[in-house]
Amino acid sequence: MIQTEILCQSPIFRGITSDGLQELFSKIHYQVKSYQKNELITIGGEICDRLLIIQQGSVKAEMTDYSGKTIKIEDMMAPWPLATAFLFGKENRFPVTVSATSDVEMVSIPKPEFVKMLQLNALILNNYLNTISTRAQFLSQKLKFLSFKTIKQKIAHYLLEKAGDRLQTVEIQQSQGQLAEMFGVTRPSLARTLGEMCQEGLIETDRRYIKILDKVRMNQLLLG
Amino acid sequence: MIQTEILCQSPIFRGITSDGLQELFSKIHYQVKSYQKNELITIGGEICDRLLIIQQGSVKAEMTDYSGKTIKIEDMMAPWPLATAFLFGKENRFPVTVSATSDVEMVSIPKPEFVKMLQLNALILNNYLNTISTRAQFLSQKLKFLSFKTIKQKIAHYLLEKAGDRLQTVEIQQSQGQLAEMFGVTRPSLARTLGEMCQEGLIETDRRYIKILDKVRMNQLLLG
DNA sequence: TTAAAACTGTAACGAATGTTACAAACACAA
DNA sequence: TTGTGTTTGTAACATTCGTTACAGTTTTAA
Repeated sequence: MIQTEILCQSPIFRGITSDGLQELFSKIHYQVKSYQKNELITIGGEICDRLLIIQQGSVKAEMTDYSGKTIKIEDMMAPWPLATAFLFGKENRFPVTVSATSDVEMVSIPKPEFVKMLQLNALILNNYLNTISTRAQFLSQKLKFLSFKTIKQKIAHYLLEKAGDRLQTVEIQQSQGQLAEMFGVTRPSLARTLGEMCQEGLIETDRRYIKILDKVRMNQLLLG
Repeated sequence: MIQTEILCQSPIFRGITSDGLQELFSKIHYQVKSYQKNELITIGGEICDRLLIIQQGSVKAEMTDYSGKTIKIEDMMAPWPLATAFLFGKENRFPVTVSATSDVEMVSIPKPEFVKMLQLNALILNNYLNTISTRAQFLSQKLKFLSFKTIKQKIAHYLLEKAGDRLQTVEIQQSQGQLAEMFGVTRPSLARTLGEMCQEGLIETDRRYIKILDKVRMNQLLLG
């Protein structure tokens, strides 16, 4: 049985009332499937030709490496949608194996029916476009960040981004360790590099505050 | 004046006839704007609230760094759409500055009108969803690849991916130099690493053919 | 066939970063 | 205040990779 009070909390159905959703679902074909704890829901590599939304319970996503071992990627719970980025595009296969971590109910909407849904309701269309666009933008940002090779460049980019056009002093909300993890480097390496940048007169550090002394040279770091 | 014979070649309008497009455009509001060579079309950071499609001519996209210098990113020509990934989602700003490299005609469709278009025609909806999904998938793949730190891991991932479940011998279509560029490393480094992997008994190389000798150990490289 | 260009293998060296370890500074609660 | 746990600064050493250079091989084009 479909539970629209839960589903309308899903990012895809945001802004739609439970009743509105009820009416919308009456116009399309869909299935509600139950899975017991530990049961497989999708297998990595399987064709992804339907939108799956968790209606009840929680699941985990795992990747299988070439030797057969599995690594946990993510935990998800109701009312989250699965694999929204793989329903369309060239690679229509689930990238992960999903299994139930509790008793689970999934709403399964075949792709053509979901397309119909998108055409019926402009809000859902906007929500879905926003979901995958935001994901593409996030990945794009992450990729740009990784394109900076040295730690100095990563720090410079991070600080200039945070400082914007005017500010000179930047406050770091995280600890040095968390910042290092975000940068994908080790903490001692980050500390060493910050120390070097101080010596070079690029910045001044005071606990969690970093003052940019020379924006021009900071920029030059990002070009070479 | 809109030229549907050209626009129907655009990835967004693929599969639609020129006449069909003509009728579709008669139902929405849009503009056709002309730009002279070297004229600015969009400025980086500007709000992106309309879909722009090149109808005639060619443009270049440039990024501005924090010091004001510009770096060329991409060249595009008719009938390509601009910034499809930034029309929706959280970050609705053009990431790049676009200027005309020849006399140019752009078709400008306001976002609400484009949403209307998506609802009117399932083919355009599918095309657009495919465009941004494919982009997200491409970025995701690229990011996964960059997550491998050492050259050995990158080679292992590349070979295992190419070999699939069964094959043992992989043929490289590109030259070593091109492969190195794809990996984001220098050619001598790639050659050295391939040599090391041979010595370790992981692979055998013969010109452009690489034979995988030990899949199990190759996998272990990707875990640590 | 032959010359030029592109490709490949290899080596020595240096720069950037990871690894490990330890001590000082700080935050917070008993 | 004191003690405990967290955060930070720093150092020595190892590893990975880039840089540069050169010689041998293969491919291409004349």
